[in-house]
Amino acid sequence: MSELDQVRQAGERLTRQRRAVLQALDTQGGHVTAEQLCDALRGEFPHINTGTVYRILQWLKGHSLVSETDVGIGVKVYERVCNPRHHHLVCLNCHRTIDVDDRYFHPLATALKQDLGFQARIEHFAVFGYCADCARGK
Amino acid sequence: MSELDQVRQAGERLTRQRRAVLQALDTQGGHVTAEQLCDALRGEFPHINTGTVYRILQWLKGHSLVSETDVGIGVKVYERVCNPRHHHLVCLNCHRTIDVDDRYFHPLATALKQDLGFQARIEHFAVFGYCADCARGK
DNA sequence: CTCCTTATTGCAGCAGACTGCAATAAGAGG
DNA sequence: CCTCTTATTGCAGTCTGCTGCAATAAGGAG
Ligand SMILES: [Mn+2]
Ligand SMILES: [Mn+2]
Ligand SMILES: [Zn+2]
Ligand SMILES: [Zn+2]
Repeated sequence: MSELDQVRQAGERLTRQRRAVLQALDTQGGHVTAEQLCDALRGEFPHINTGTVYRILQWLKGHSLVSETDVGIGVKVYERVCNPRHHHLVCLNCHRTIDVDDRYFHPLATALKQDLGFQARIEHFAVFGYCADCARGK
Repeated sequence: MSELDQVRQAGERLTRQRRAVLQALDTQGGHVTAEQLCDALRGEFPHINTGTVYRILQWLKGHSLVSETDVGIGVKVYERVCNPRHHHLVCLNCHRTIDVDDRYFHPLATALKQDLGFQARIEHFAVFGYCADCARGK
């Protein structure tokens, strides 16, 4: 929890709810929805609601501790940001979600930084398209 | 409108509403919201509603005629897909939106295709991060 | 041109994500 | 340990985007 201690400098507070959301994300692993997190936290916080969970997720995202991604399932998914980073390829035909290494995205970030001075935060991308199997048929 | 004639093969219909949405996107140019499109079409279709507009936009997106992008303003923006393609860098600090050429993204698509056989549809990306001015201060 | 099939629209309703406000509690200071 | 400030929560309400269903109209056949 050392990453979290830094935030207290700016007057931000490390509440039980925030700790619990992060812990739930670690426990569940992978892609989790706000609704799922809310349900998981109901044991400890019977009165918690999605509004609070979404606010906490935005806050965690702002601190690069959590990523928020549209992987094409109609609901945003959240995942703990941890090294090594990974991204996803989503097939528009068979709806498969394929993991892809960060090394494919790193050159992009480097180029944007070198040429334009833009510090890209590419934490957890989803690239849509057609997977090898489906591209063949099309 | 020759791109549109192709769709009729599959039994899909080229309605006045669909034509009007495409035309409105061409007329307005740049990033447009579904609400703005709906308002623009009210002159010709007094009873049109956002449900229909969103459905048409999904259909156009499916045919790669329109892109749908989250550029961080809380509402999705739609834009006519036309060559040469472009993308955007969005600053998380000053909220500026910078245009960026497709050549930065083309190597990514090529690598995904060559290594993984994945045919990426990178039509109109938004990359979040910190612009040159804001990255300096941080 | 008219008829027929069925894809699409209009409408109403719903789910996901966000926000204002009063009540609560983190945590700094004494 | 107690007090005080104010950031955060819980709650209710709002907005964006999507969906089911009956009515409408595109466009192929005759
Ligand atoms: Mn992931
Ligand atoms: Mn654009
Ligand atoms: Zn596929
Ligand atoms: Zn900036």
